Amino acid sequence: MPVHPYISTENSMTTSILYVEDELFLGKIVKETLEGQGFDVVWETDGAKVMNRFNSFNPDICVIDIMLPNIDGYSLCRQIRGLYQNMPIIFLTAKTTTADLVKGFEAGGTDYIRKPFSIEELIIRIKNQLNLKNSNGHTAPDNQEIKLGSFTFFPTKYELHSASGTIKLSQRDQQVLSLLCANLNRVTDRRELLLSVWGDDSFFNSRNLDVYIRKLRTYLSADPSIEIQTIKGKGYLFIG
Amino acid sequence: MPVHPYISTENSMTTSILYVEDELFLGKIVKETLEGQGFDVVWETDGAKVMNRFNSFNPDICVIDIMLPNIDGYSLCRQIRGLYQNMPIIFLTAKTTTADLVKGFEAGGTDYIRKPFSIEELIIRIKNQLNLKNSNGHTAPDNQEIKLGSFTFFPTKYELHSASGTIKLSQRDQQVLSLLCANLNRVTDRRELLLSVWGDDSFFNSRNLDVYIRKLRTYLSADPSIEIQTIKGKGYLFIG
DNA sequence: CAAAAACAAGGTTAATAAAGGTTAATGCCT
DNA sequence: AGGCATTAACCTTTATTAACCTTGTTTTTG
Repeated sequence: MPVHPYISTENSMTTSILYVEDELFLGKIVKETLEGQGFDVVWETDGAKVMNRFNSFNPDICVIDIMLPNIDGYSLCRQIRGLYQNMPIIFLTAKTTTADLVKGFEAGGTDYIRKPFSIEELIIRIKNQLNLKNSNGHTAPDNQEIKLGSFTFFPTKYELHSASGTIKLSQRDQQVLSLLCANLNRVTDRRELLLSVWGDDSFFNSRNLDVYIRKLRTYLSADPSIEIQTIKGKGYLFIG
Repeated sequence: MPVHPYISTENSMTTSILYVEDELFLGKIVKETLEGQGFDVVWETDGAKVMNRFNSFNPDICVIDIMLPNIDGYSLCRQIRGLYQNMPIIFLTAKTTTADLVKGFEAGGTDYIRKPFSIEELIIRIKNQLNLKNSNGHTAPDNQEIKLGSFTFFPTKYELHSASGTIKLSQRDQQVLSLLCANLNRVTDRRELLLSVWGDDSFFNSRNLDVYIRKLRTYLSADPSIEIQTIKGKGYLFIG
C-alpha cells in the first residue's frame, strides 16, 4: 500500500455522489455499484432537475453524463462550478473526440471518462478526485496480519509472531509461507510454489523448496494445530 | 468562457514538466509540442536517471510512461510521491487494462492516460492537474519534513532532527533516506535504490550502498521504533 | 501371486556460494 | 587539511546445491 491515502474510503462520514445519467439501465447498475462501495448516491435522470437536487443534497462530488435531454452536462457543470469552485466534477460520456474532452475541462470538469468505461475505473477516479481535494493526511501503513493458530504472520513485515517471541523471516520464507496461506486448507501445488517463488522451472529437480518447507515446519512446530502436510505428487496441504 | 480560470497557463513563471518516455520518436514530438505550448520540458528516457533529474529540475508536474527499461513508472511515481505529496503525476501508458490504471492511482498517480492519446488530451489534462493543485491553495505544503519516530527528516535541508540535536546529512544520506521514506513500511528494492540514487548498475557489486545503510542505521539507532530491516535478495524494509 | 528390486517423490543435513555488513583506507574535490 | 564518496578487505548471514536418507509405489521375477 502506498504511504499516502490515494486509495481510501472516506473516514468519518460517507461520501455523497450526485450522479446524473439519463440511461436507465446503466444508471441503475452504476448507482448500485457505487452504493455497494459505501457511497451515498443520488441519481438524477433529468438535467432540468439537477440543480434543485444539487442544492438540497450538497454532494461531495458530481458524476455527470454530457448528453441529457433539455440541458447538457457542460451547462450543469458550469452552473455547479459557479457555486463551488472546488467541487470535483467527473464527466462520463459517449463523446469520444478530443474536442469534447477539451470542452468538458473548459466547462470546469475535473476529470473525463469515455464510455464504455469499467465501473472500477469510475470508482478509482472518484476516489482520486476526492483525494486530490483533501490532499492531506497520512494513511496507516498496510499492517496485514494472518492468524495461524497461536502464531501471527505479518507478510509485509516479514515476521512471524508467537508467544515465545518474533521470528524474522527471510525473503524465501515469507514467499513460501504467503503462498501456503493463500491456499490455507487447500492443496498448494508444488509446481505452482516453485514457479511463483522462483519463477523458473530450473528448480524442479532441486531440493531447495524442501529446505524451506522444513524450515517453516520447524518454525511452526510449537503449535500442533497447524501443519504443513505433504501430498505426494501434488504439493502441500497447509492446515490450520 | 468558463466562470473561473480553469484553463490558464501559469502566470508569473513558465510551468516546468518532467517527461519520462523511452520511445524516442514519440518523446521528441511530445516534448516539442509541449514546448510549443509554452511549457518548460525536461525529457528523460532512462528511468534510472529520473530521480537525479527530478531533484535538480524540480518540476511542477511529471508525465511518466509506465514501461521503461530497468525501473518502472510505478516505482518512480512512488518515489516522487514520497518526496512531494502534492506533485501532480500523470501516467501515460500503453497498458490498457483497468488493473493497470488502478495500480497507477495506487502508486500515487493523479491522472492516467492510455496510449494512443491525442496531444490535445495530454495538454488539457496537464493544465487540469495544475489547476486542481492551485485551486487547493496548497502552494508549498510539500514534504518539507517527514516524521520518523522521534526524528524529523528535512529532505530539502539535508537535516535530521532529534531530541539530542541535528544531524547534517550528506547528499547520498539524503537520497537514500528519501527513497526509504517514500516506501515507508514497504520493501524498497535494492536495485531500485541503486538505480535511482546512482543511476547506474555498475554499483551492483559495490558495497557502497551498504555503507550508507549502515550510516543511516547508526543515525536512527536512538529510536528503536524505526528500523531499516534487510530483506535479502530483495531490498530494505524501512519500518516506523 | 508375493517378495524384492527399482523407481519416484520428497526429507534431512552439511557444504558451498552468494548477498549483505562492517570497518578502515583511499581518492577526490575545494 | 577536511569532508564526503568510494573502494577494499574481511566477516556474517542467507540461499542454493549436493549427497545421502526415508517412504511409498510400481515393476519384475521366482
